[in-house]
Amino acid sequence: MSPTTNAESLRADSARVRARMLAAARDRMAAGGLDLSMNAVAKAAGVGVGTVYRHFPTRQALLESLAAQSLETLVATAVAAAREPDVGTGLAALLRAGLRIQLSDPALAEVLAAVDAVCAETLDLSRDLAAAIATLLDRARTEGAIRPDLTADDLRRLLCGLQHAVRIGATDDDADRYLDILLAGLRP
Amino acid sequence: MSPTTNAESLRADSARVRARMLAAARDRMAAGGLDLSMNAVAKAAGVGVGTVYRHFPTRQALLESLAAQSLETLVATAVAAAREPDVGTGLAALLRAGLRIQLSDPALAEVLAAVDAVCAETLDLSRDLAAAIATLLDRARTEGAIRPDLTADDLRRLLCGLQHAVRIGATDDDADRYLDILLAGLRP
DNA sequence: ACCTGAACACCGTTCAAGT
DNA sequence: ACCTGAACACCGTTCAAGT
Repeated sequence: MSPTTNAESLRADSARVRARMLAAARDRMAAGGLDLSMNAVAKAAGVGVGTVYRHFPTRQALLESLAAQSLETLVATAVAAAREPDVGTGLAALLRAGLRIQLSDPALAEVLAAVDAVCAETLDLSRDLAAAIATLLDRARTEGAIRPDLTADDLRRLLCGLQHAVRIGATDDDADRYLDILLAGLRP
Repeated sequence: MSPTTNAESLRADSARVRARMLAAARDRMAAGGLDLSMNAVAKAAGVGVGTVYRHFPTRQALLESLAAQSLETLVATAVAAAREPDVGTGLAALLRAGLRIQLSDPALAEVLAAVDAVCAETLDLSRDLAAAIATLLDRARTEGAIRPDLTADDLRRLLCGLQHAVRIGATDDDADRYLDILLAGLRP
């Protein structure tokens, strides 16, 4: 056995353990809610607590890792929306996607609302998201489709607020109407 | 000592203890945030944990007791808003007050967002609030000042969402703009 | 009657000890 | 190198024991 092989098998095993922990965390999240417990994740993944902490130094780090995939999808959607020929269509698509993805992934809702990320990957993705939104808003502003004072951070916060309004007990139909209300409110 | 005097002094003492616990809870809330701990409240009030539970059977009950005063104020504001000669002015006043009071009292924000109350008093006040909002919305609908499909529950949820959007890191100026955006979005 | 606080089963987090 | 799990200081909640 060369040391390389050994290291690689270690790495492969580590990756497998990491995946198992994330899966367990996702299960707990889907079942219970936002009360993600490190100890419970460890038990569910058949792993010591220390191993969870080795991969995710804090609860926030675990949350960000859970949300990474959704955040990536949201960034891609925002980039596509910014390229949409019709700005209004792009804006509507972005808001709708931003709401839907937050509702389907509570971890993303929390990460999107957090002031400061703890993982480098999350920071990068957040920057990309902000840039895409800013591009879309610039275009919309130029065409007079939105209030001139709207920033990318404003839109992010309003999107988080919309999510909260829906999660609090709204139906899917309600969610569509709230989306409509926000879109109407953004017009100049 | 007549038994009446004895019972009354017990009741008076109980009320004093209750007030001390609420004050301690309010302090903790103002300082730390939303992480209201029953044990910490007991210690800060110089009282056994059991005494806290005797007065507030659950954390939610304590939260509602904390929010009761703010909720009363909000109800009064809503009633006054419903009587405002100009519906638009009334609606704007209600939203502004609803946002401000939630920001100043995190307990109220949580109670307003909760699906079901646990204290009878909270239930009554919530019903009063819903009734006042419904009255205002009926008038606004008749005058064609708002979307016809808007319910009192919609407005409550949107108000909670607005609070969330602001708490997430917005400035006071941002809050005013978000308020404006919501008001604009509510128009038909 | 009312209050106390030890006790229970949890939580996030750390770290000596094992492989 | 990596993992384990007992240990620490907490949490919400209960309830026998005291006054």
